[in-house]
Formats: sequence, C-alpha cells, structure tokens
Amino acid sequence: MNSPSNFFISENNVPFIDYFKFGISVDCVIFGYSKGRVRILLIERDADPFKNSWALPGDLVSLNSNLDDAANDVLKNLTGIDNIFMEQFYSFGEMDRHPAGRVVTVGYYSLVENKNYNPVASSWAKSIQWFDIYNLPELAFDHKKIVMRGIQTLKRRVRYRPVGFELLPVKFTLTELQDLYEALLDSKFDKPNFRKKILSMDLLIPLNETQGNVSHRPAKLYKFDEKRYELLKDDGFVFDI
Amino acid sequence: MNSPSNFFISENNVPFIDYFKFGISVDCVIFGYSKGRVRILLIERDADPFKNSWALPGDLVSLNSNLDDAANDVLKNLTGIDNIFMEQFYSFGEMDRHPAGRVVTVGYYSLVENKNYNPVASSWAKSIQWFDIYNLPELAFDHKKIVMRGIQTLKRRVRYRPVGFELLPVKFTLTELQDLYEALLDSKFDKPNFRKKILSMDLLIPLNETQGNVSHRPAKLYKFDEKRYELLKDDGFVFDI
DNA sequence: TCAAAAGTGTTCCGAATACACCCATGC
DNA sequence: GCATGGGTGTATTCGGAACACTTTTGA
Repeated sequence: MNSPSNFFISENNVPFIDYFKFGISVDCVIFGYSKGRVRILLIERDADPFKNSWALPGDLVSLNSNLDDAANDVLKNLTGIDNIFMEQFYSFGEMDRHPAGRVVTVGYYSLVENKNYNPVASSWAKSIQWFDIYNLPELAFDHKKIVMRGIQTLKRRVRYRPVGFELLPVKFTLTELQDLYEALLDSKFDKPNFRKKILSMDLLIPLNETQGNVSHRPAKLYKFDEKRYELLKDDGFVFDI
Repeated sequence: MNSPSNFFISENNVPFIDYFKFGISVDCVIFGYSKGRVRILLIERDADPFKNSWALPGDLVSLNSNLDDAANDVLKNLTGIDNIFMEQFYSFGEMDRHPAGRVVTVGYYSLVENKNYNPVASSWAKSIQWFDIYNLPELAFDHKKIVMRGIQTLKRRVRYRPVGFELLPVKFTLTELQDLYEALLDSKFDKPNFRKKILSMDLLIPLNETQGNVSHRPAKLYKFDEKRYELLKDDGFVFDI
C-alpha cells in the first residue's frame, strides 16, 4: 500500500474517475395487511431485462436525489400517496446483480394499510399485485433475496418497536391488533393475556366508539398514542410484544 | 410518467448513462473492548479533504469488488487480520456528504478483541487510535452520524444476539462477560443473577482452566458454544440478556 | 334464545430480583 | 489473617400462561 489517501487514490492504481461508475437504486418491500394475511406489493415488469417477471417496485436514483426521497417517490408513484412510513433495512451490491452495470441497491420496507391503497398498473409496470408473503412468485434480479431479508427484518423489528400499527387503520379493535401480530409473527396468543399486556403498556387511547354492523357484541375502538410512545422511548422504555 | 421501464429510462428524461456516476464506499465502525471500556478505531487522515481530521477507516469500492469484501479489506489493511466478524448496518447517501462527488457509503460494524489488534499508521493514515465511544473527537464527512448509528445498532443487537462474545478472548471469565455487557449497555447487573441467567442458556462451555496470577480466588474460564447456538437458533431460540 | 365474538377475573408457575453468605488465592 | 474478587443458595416478587367465566350484540 502506497496511497496517500483512502479516498482519492485507489490502492490498486485504478484511476480515481473509475470509481464513479456505479448506479444506485432503491427497492421497496411494501407490506400490507388485510384479512389476516401479510402481503407485499409486486409489479410485473414491462421492459427488459426480466420483462414479464415479477419484481419489487424500485428505481435508479438520480444524482440529485437522496435515498430516502427516492424510495418515497417510488411509493408515491405507485399509490399516489406521500408520507408513508418507510425504513431502510439493507443494501445489496453483488457485482452481477444487474445486467446493465454495477448497481448497488438500497432496500427499504414500508408498511401500509391495505385498504387505503389501490395501486394501479402504469407505464411503470404491466400490472401490479399483492402477494401473500408465504406464496411468492419467481422474482427478477436478486429480489428474492431482498424480499427475504425484508421479511426477516420486519419480523424482528415488529417485536421490539410498535411499527405494526402502521398496517392498521387509525382506529382499530384489540382483536384486529392481535390478528395482525399473529399474522406477522406466525403464532397464536391467548386473547385475555394479549389484551392485558398491550393495555398495560398504556400506549393505546380508548375511543368512545365501537364497531358497527357486526352480529355480535361490537368491539371498542382504540388508537395508538404516538406522543406517549415518544415520551416513553426517551425514558428507555422498550416496546415488547 | 411515460417511461416504459423503471430501470432503463428515467422518469425525468435523464440520459441513462448519467445514472452511473455514483461512487460507493464502505466505512467501518470497529468496536473494541478492554478494561471495561468500549472503544472504536479511528484514523487521522493524511490527505484532503479533511486532512488531519479523525475519520472512520473506509475506502471507495472498486467496480470489481463486492461490498462485504471491500469492508473486509479495509479491516485487513488496518490490522493485518482476515475473517473478522463484520456486519452491515446502514447506508448513507446524502447528496452533499462527500466533496469529491456523489458517494453513497455503506456502514459496517465489526467487533474485535482489543488486545489482539495493534493497528499501525500506514500510508493510509497519519495515525490510528482507539477512542472511548463516550468521548469521541470531531469527525470528518458525516462520520459522526455514521458512528452514532453504528453505536445504536450495536446496543440493540447485543441484547438479542450473542455478538458480544466477539469482543472477548476465546476463553473468558463470567465477570469479564458481565463487565462487557455492562459497558455495552451502560447498566449494572446483579452478579449472582447474571451468572444464573447466562449459564441457564447453556451456551457456555466451562473449561478445566482458571485465571492465573490473581491475588484472589481464580475464576473459571468459559468459551462460547457456537455450535449449540446455531442449533438453538434454528429452533426459534432467541438470545436475550 | 342462540351464536359469536367482546371482554374480565383468578389461579398457577417460573423467571427475575434482592441479598446474604461462603470460598480460594496472594500477600 | 485479611483483602479481594469468585462463586452459591434462598426467599420474595412480579409478570406471563392457562383457562373459566360473563357481557353484548344481531338475527
């Protein structure tokens, strides 16, 4: 090693300019939830490579856009809606992952309430569809790997941070919440105990409203107390299901 | 939007080639532990920009190297040692984060047993030094942000995965282990209870060896049972301190 | 009045806590 | 013997698991 800097001259005598030939993309694992199933949104590609294959929504990042914005734009273009919860989870940079050149992709996941979003096929993609996470089609590029890591990340984070609430309507019942967690974590909880545990955290605000139109005792509606969570978090509180 | 593909033609009519002008780098937050203190390794830059500033060890990634390898190379060049535990934790891509152009950096953290590594200043850097994580100098680029996120990630992961063992010698005493966790999590544990908890996991192999040369009862040495951990993990076991 | 899901109370068990105590070694 | 840290046992408390039970609604 005889290079004066670790940034401006390579160790291998590669001209500096040759380092600036990467493409960056973002790929979004968009989780939705409805009727007890966790799903992700996939598009059917309408161009080569991998024409007609299912793939994650994503896009190359332009030089004047930052990563978070690029990920948000992808989602906005699909759903028309801004300000959706998104979080980066991992970057993938294998040399052969993209046929057009060296592209490093940054994986984001996002959680949306299914009902609110009816994404439509556009010039982007021939079609677009929700898929059950336990029953995915073949995927383009290395998107299978990306999805798997996204699912793994979600399953981990959902246990220790109240991200799950993003998947529900603002007002929800305790049973809906329990069903969601059972689907996310692929397990079953005892109803009384789940209620006790979640209520004892004091993170839900009970509303003076109930479900309507059900042929049984209507359930009380709650909403998540975001402010209180922020306060508790600063005090070292850890959400734990 | 009237682009036929989300990969090959931009939404903004930017020529395709203009997407491939990114630089990619890796930056390593290298944690070490000794004498009850968690430290990270920083280099003093010997070239502009930020000449003479402290910075994370890192390097631009070349077109024919993948990310994990690049991160490993950085560490190998510093310490001469290969096969160190490393894990990616977050990517940083703000537009103005590097004066030389658009560089997205992928953050890695690694855990090393302090004693084994006496990194030396090289052509890479004017000097190199361990810093207490609670007493860091000013850092170049956005490295402060990267370090902070690295520390946050370590503190989270250390609670639910047995990564901490990487920071200790292969053979260690229970008190050393406890001291490490107390330093990492910045808290205190009751000695008898810590021992019971950690031993009840059945993840430590007691050795027929003790400390030597101490003016008190010598402590028994243990080593981490990697194989058993892999087995348990597959069974859904979660390490939890 | 019945089905279905909401919602509550109570017991039991095991794990986490607190804390008192004994042990082995060097000096 | 005594200082020092290693190592153990036990009583208590608290939270989670199991489960039986009551309530409210629509049909």
